[in-house]
Amino acid sequence: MQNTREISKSERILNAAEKVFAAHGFEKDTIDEIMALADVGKGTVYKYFGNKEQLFYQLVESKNKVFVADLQQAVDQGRNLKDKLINFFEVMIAFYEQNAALWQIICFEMVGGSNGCLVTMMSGKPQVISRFDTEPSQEEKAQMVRYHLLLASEFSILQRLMEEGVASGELDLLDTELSTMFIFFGVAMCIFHPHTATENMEPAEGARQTVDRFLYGAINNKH
Amino acid sequence: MQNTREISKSERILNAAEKVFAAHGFEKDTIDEIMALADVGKGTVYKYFGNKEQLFYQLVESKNKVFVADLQQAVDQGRNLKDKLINFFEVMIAFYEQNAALWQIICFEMVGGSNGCLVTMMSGKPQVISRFDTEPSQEEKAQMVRYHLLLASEFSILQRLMEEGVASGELDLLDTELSTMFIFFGVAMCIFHPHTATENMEPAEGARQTVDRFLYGAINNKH
Amino acid sequence: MQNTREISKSERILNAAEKVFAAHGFEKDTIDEIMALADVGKGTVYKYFGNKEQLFYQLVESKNKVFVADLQQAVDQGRNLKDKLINFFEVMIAFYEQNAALWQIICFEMVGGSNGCLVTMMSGKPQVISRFDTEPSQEEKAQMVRYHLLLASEFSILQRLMEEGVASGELDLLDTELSTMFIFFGVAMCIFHPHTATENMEPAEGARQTVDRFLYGAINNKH
Amino acid sequence: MQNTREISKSERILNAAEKVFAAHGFEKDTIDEIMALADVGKGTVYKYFGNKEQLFYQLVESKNKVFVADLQQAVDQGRNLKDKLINFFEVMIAFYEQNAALWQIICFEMVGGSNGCLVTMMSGKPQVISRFDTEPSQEEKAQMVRYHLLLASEFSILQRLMEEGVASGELDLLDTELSTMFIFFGVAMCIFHPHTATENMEPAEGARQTVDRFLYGAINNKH
DNA sequence: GATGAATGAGTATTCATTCAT
DNA sequence: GATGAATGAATACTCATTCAT
Repeated sequence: MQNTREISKSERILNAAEKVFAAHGFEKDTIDEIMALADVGKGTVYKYFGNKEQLFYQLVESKNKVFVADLQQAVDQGRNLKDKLINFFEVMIAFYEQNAALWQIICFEMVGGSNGCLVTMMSGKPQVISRFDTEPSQEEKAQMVRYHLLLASEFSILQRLMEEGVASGELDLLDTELSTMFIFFGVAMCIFHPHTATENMEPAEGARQTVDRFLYGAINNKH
Repeated sequence: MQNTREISKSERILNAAEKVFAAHGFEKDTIDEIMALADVGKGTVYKYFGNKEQLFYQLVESKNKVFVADLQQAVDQGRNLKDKLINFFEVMIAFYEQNAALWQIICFEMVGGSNGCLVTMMSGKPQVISRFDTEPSQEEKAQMVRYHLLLASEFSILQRLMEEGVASGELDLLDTELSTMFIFFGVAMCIFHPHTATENMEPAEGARQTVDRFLYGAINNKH
Repeated sequence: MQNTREISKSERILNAAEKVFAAHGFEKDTIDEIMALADVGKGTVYKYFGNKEQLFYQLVESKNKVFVADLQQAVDQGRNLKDKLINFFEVMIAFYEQNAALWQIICFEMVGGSNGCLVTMMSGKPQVISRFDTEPSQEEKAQMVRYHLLLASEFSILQRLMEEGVASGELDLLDTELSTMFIFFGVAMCIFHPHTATENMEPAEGARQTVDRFLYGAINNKH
Repeated sequence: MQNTREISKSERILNAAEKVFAAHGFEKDTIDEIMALADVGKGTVYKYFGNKEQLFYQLVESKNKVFVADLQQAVDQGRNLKDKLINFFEVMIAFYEQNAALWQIICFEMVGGSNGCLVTMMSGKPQVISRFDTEPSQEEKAQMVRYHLLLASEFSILQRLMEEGVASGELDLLDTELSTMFIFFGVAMCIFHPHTATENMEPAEGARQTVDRFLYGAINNKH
């Protein structure tokens, strides 16, 4: 039915959705725009993706899957801790640069930005807590958890690396989770919010600098 | 009109707006809710603040003003660089924790979340650039610049501190602006995405740890 | 604000809604049509009535209130059972003729017609039961009960009359509730589905005939 | 094509349609559901039945055909008027109980529910009249007439019985058509709106009671 | 013939903003 | 000045119907 040469409708929709979501964020985006850009009927979008939120989730989930695999592979190829860290950040920086607009949405709008809610891990299970009186609906909770887990799948690769470093004595961290978050999101924000300096810098170079700075302080035997 | 005993209408509106914006974010929030909570007419909100976006800006702008003053004062009271940095982060952490919901929105906005645009400083003047084909309207540009400058007013205090440290030789940074962003937003994100560790930690303690980690690696004479 | 000479907006909407609901039924009706006929904005309809279902309910509820009062008054004015029954049906027939289109909707579409559900009274409390596997939502249930109670408020006046007749020995009924339903809905259907004979007949005459037939058979001392 | 062993596709569709129409009513029903339940393609439904309305009509028409035959047979087997009436209602009650959900829809439609129109017989020919200004389309008119004739085919068996009774002097009715409608729809409505009493009652018993009540008053020689 | 992917007109509902009183 | 009733553009989503394969 669908010529292997042409891209399928669902792919056309996904491509359009990426552009539109990235350009406007989740809230301001309209299905009409996506559907017009993809040049498909409105019903087609709903047939494939159910609703707007599902469409967004499918989009980022599919991208995340290969990203996490790449991340893991890059880490595995590192010979030592420093190597692994550099590899991790090199892949991360490249991906976040490529998908800055989309990943911002996950980092902010989807995880705590749009409804004063937060997801924390309590004894391994994600818990949604509200900063306010109003409890989010069960469905909203599930949604938040999904995005949280998505980020966690990236994040935890780094955290495991850190824990190994601490265990082996190579790293000296006061609080592994906090340190991991700090460096992970610090890097992410530097990409989201670009500035003059990074403009002319290769991702690899940025990765090396970041890790260098980090290790220079955190590693034990620093002379 | 505005009795010194009662709080003025505009203050009532601002207070209500804070609660509502923080609880729902900017998009999902409704003027109806704010006006009901403030117990003023809808027209009054528009008389004082013009439109929803203005109301939000006024709100964060007023909070930012005292925040920046506090930040500067805290820095001024430090005796040496390390002291100043600790003081800076102590005030920052306390404020960001208090205003997480609101400041997330600004960070997201500033990072291009809602319209795929970014603000960079080019030779001292803020320039709005779009990640996509579509140029933002003049009004949208002005808006983005405003939020950028707002965050910049916080950020630049830290950056100046860093530059002084580099100048005096106390700090050894590859790229001052990048390092500043990294630590500034890294801290912010750790607050936005809370985790188990920081829950039982005083802001002062968090500040000390952060700076310690940072200096331990970045400062020159570390023995 | 609202001139006593002119009819209020909510009345205009109600009037328009009556025409439109009566003409198309509940499902096929559109708020757009009502709002155009009432010559008000769409938001106005929602401000006053919340949603389509509420609008319909308000409409019939307000009509039902005066109808039930009329019914009760008519019954109270009867000197004996036969008189009371004649009076009841006279008022009922007049009202059902006037509001045939609207009351059909309640009788059919709202009470079991549109979702295989039924409302029965179990020990005084209305219970919603489904003819099928799928349970109706809590909200749907509440809705059905409301309409059921609305009809019951008309119906129970007659049933009480019947019970009194049975108690006093004037009526000889095998099953009072069944007999009441039978005659009540039998009359209603004759109105909903008009035919040649009744066209030239006054409601009063129809009422007399109905009761006559009924009593002639049901009353004890019939010679 | 249609193997005698398997049931034909059109039958599969009809069976599925019955379940789905009965469960949701005509408006809320979806062809998707029917086609999934019948396990045929959507095009097949349209190939066989043209459109949703046709499908519904075919469904009830086929059921009505055997129902009317049963009705006639039951009447023919009665020895006298009372017998015939009892037989008629016994079959009618059983069928209406079985098909309550479906026949409600027809009764509602026939009574003008969905478009404010009525069908009356004028000198043997069915005429569609509108309660409102708007004339129904030619197609809508034809539709209404079809449903009217369908019910009339049930109804007229009873009416003929009544007319015979009047002619023979056994029945004393003021208006035969009106009386027939009254008892016919009275019975139907008692089934549609079930109540405690009929729950534990056999159809046969209900039929006997109904006729008894009716005759007890309507029959001439009642001592 | 049979299929089911694709369609898009149609619908209920929301909410920022206006303006007459 | 203050109000809040009124507005209508905008949006997510549904579903009968078509038609290329």
